[in-house]
Amino acid sequence: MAGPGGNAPTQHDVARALGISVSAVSLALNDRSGVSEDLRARVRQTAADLGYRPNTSAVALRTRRSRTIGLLIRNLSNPFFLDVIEGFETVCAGSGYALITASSHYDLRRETELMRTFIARGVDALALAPVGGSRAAGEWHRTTGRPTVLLNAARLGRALPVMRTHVDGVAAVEQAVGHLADLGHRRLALLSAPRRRSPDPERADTFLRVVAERRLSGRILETELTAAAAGPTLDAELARPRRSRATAVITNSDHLAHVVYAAAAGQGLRIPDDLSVVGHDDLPTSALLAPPLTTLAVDRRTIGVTAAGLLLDALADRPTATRDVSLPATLLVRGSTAPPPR
Amino acid sequence: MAGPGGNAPTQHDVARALGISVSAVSLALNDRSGVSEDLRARVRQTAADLGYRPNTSAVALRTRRSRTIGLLIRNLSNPFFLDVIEGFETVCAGSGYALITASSHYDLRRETELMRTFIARGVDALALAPVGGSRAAGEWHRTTGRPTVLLNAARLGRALPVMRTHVDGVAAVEQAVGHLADLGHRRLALLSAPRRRSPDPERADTFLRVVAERRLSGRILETELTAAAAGPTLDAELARPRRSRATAVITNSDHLAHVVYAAAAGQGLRIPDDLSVVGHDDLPTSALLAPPLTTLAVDRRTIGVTAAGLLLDALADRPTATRDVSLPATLLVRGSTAPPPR
DNA sequence: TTGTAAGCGTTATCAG
DNA sequence: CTGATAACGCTTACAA
Repeated sequence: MAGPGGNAPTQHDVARALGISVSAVSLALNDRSGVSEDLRARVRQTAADLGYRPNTSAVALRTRRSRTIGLLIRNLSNPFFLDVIEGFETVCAGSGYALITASSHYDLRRETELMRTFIARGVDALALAPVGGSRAAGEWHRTTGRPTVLLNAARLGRALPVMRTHVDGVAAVEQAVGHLADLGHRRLALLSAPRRRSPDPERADTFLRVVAERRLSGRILETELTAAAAGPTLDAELARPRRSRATAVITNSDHLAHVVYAAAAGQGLRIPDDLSVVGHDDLPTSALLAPPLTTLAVDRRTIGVTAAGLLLDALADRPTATRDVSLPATLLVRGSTAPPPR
Repeated sequence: MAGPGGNAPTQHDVARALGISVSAVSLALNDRSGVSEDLRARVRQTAADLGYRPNTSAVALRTRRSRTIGLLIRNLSNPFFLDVIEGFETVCAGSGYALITASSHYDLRRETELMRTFIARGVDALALAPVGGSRAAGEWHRTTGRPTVLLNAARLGRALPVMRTHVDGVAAVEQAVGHLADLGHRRLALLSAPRRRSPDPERADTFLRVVAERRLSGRILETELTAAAAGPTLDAELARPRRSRATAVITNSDHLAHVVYAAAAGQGLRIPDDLSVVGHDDLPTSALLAPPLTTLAVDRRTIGVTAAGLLLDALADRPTATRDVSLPATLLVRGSTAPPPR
């Protein structure tokens, strides 16, 4: 064991302890041919005895592989990502990969900048929950050629072989609108990021399409997806005259649905009597809210697990069945939706 | 710019472009003396033009500093840690440090194992939200001598100069018990991790002390702090005869308070009529629950920001005013507490 | 003020 | 099957 400031044992130490060369140690430890089984075993043993651990920086410098994966999240405040990260990290750790996590705070420039630090750090693969159109993923892929997986984002140009794990947003929005329409709602609103900042414009498109098909009126409330920004936007909508304001709001996350709850309370509107709300994600707290939140449940942890799996497969050159995993969202009808006020 | 698989520009490339030596480039870029201001400027310029970024592995190998900080969390499922991480990461990123995040899943062996991978990765400092008595922190400190900060944990032996950012658990428990006692409760329960796995036995101690001082009856419900494990423990308590079961439950996190809500509902008990609940953390959702959760609010983000600040100060050899930061928890009385049933 | 050279710990090439 | 030896990209004496 190394004392304070003492140096960790190196291959050199292992080699000297056995009276052999460093290269023999390297070969033995990396399961490469060129060393007898007997020697390999002895090397392993003394390496373990000495508490030898390969120096990651040296390995990375030499092999250009850092056994590190970068995870770039657009909003580390949304609990949705917590389980995603947890699943992702567990899978990575299981294969000896470390995770470098960063948050772009919904800022495109920050996203690009952080992606570049990932490149400088020699990260082997990138998992990106992008802010907008995944520009950073494009640059990453062009300059590194390394595996990429997009989390809950629109598909990148077909040209780029970027993988993807996402929730089926079309089906989700269809379910949400269908449910509200069936309840009798005629004026719906979708809370959404400004188009160019939206990771998934497909949802807004679907909303407008379905609303048109059903001859409903639907408005998209564009806002930065932070509680601070969404609050005023919602206040403005809810303060409109009774006969023209939306009777139901669909959000793309339970996280934001909470803001709707707060805004409604602020305006003296009761949920679901005066306003119906449909969330998305089914956070653990959503069933405990007053009223319990009607939402589209998704398996958050599986998103992370799947994304990590795709990346690890690519890193190991394992053939993957699919490069684009779509996960379902299932509607859970609870107490936040009801027929509209008359 | 480098093409796919193309190599990123190195100091060598910068030097060649200017017709100077590599060491001049290194000196110039690192703001060290030994190079004229004029040359320094030109080096900076061409480095920027070429898009040069230092190779982190090479720097780390040479300097034994990776500009990486390891964050080891005991439970990545608790949203409490999300804001802590967010604050921590923001501060680190601002100083050019990357964050390696891992979760020990409340497993002591896993915690130690992950800490060792941090050592192998040459992490410069460790932030640890430990499982139990911070054994991993001790080993880390002994073998690396590098800065350590404990998040929400009991103090380590005074001998070890380990820093700490924590919520004042004594005051928190005192407030919780005091509030319930004032409401008239006589039989309290504290939901807590098994003593040896508890990061903060001080809370249980305080609970027992205050309960004794006030001549109340108090029981500690020991359970692994996962929803799956806590559920049955709570069920057992709540299923006890009416006259002996606790009329109020204190938890050390809102995350677990949610489990209490679910358990109470499962037993047909109403909150707060049949059972009072006090949480801890004031998660964003806690005010929206049914009923709104009485809890001890803490500034989660500040915990992360402060911890990162302590570490960065230590890494930069800046003198720090204090090495042990205690943050207050303030009681927010909401709807989950009321006088006990008669 | 600048360049040369050694070396961080590892892997990989090439002789023996 | 094994052992020197040369990189990887960078920092840092030391020499010019």
